[in-house]
Amino acid sequence: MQIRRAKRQELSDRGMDPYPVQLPITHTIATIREKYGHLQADDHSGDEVGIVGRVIFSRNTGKLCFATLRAGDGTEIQAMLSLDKVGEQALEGWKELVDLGDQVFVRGEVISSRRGELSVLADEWLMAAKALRPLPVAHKPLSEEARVRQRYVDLIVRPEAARIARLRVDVVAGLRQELTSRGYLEIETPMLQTQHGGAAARPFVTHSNALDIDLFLRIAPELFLKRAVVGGLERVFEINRNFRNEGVDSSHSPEFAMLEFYQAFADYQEMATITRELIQEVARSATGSEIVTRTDGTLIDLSGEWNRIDLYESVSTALGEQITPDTTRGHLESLCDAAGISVAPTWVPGKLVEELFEHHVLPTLDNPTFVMDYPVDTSPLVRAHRTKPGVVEKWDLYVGGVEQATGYSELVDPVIQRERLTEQAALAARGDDEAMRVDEDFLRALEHGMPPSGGVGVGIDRLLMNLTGYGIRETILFPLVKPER
RNA sequence: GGGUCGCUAGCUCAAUGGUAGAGCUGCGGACUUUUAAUCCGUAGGUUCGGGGUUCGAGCCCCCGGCGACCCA
Repeated sequence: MQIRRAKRQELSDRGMDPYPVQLPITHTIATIREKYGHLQADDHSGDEVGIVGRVIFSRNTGKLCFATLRAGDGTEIQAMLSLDKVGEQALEGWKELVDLGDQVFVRGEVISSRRGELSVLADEWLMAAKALRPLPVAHKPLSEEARVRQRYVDLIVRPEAARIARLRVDVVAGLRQELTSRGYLEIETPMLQTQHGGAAARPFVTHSNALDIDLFLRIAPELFLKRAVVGGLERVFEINRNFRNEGVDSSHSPEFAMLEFYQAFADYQEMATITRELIQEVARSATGSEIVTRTDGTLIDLSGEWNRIDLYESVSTALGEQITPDTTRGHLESLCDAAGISVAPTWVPGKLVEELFEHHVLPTLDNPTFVMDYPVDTSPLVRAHRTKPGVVEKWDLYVGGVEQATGYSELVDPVIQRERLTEQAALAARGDDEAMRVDEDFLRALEHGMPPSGGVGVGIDRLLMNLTGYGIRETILFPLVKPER
């Protein structure tokens, strides 16, 4: 660092700005690769260009120096500096003052070297941005912690990191385009809420000085998107961050991106079909195929129709006995004990059925599967099933062993919704800090008449995980990490 | 929340309880066709922090920090 600081000063002393405000750039590296890729070994194009790139490798051989320059998009080109082209002073300056990690400008002719490497043979070089810190060795992988803490370094030395960042952009853009083309409006709803709702989760709490009230970072946008549907915005979606004050592991981040979309006059079956089409479309547009190869070599086949199985039936089959919404909590608890599932006293019977599902059925699902018809006591925002008693019209979509999306026929009856939220508030009063609260303004909106609607939530980070096979911290550019020291 | 493993030079990693090391990076030198260039030379350390055991601790014990994985 001290040596590089001195080099920075030396550049200034020689009249070369280490951080010039403008450079006579004429081409991107990608453009040159495209335009001159046909050059044969030792060909000279006769065309002069000005390029910038970060020095990734440097090979100085006395009177002829080579450097590999990499642009932000990951494309690379070789720069060559020869004594007879740039002169003794410029060549000495290059050797003395340019380090790995520096961004440099090179003006010169596009050629192919004797070994056939596409190169810019410099007539002149300038510093574009002097790096004071050394780049980690480019041929050894950074530790996972270093990659996450210093993503800017990770992005420079590991093209795969940049690829994932770009894939995320493509996935989000694909979802947006597909929904927009289906007539959905993208709206923005509050992140700071006076009441949290729409999911079972512990919220982050903050405080408004101006209003002197506590505010919650949203755990879900659901209740506001539904208000929009009440108001006649019949197809709406939002892609943005939710915040949950809960555990952090390889599939959970305290802030995570979520797509929620609602459609009036659709039910959960129709929403399942739309969700499948959305994910298939995004897989095609972002990765080129509906059969995704993950980094560990395993395949996820997203093509065709996806299975729809019944939650209670699948659990019953796995256990070899009939489990229904009427099965007693005591019996469910003994089944959980037998499976080694530890049960919290606050858990309702439906929660125990879901646990049994995750333990006995989930590991057997490999291809994308919609699990249909959930217990009513864990789903306070979903309407009762039209024919099956004790369950609601809700599905969870499992892909690659993780919950990828959830969809409802929304509960729009304001009277029943009030009853359900009142039950939730009672649970909260008994110490369940994930239970929902009674949101009077939301109920007032429902009382104005919400059309029968379907709604879906899709985890963006999880979608990226399923399309790449990476953990959540690789799919989020700057995940939350504990401060150093 | 529980368990396991890890933390040593800028980076990636070694080191029976007995003088802290290698490769790459860096620095100095040679080299006009190199691809992680090569060759010669050289520098580089609060072994995550604190405490304990010991003649002696990177290593053993305790507490704490940070991370990874598994389980709930």
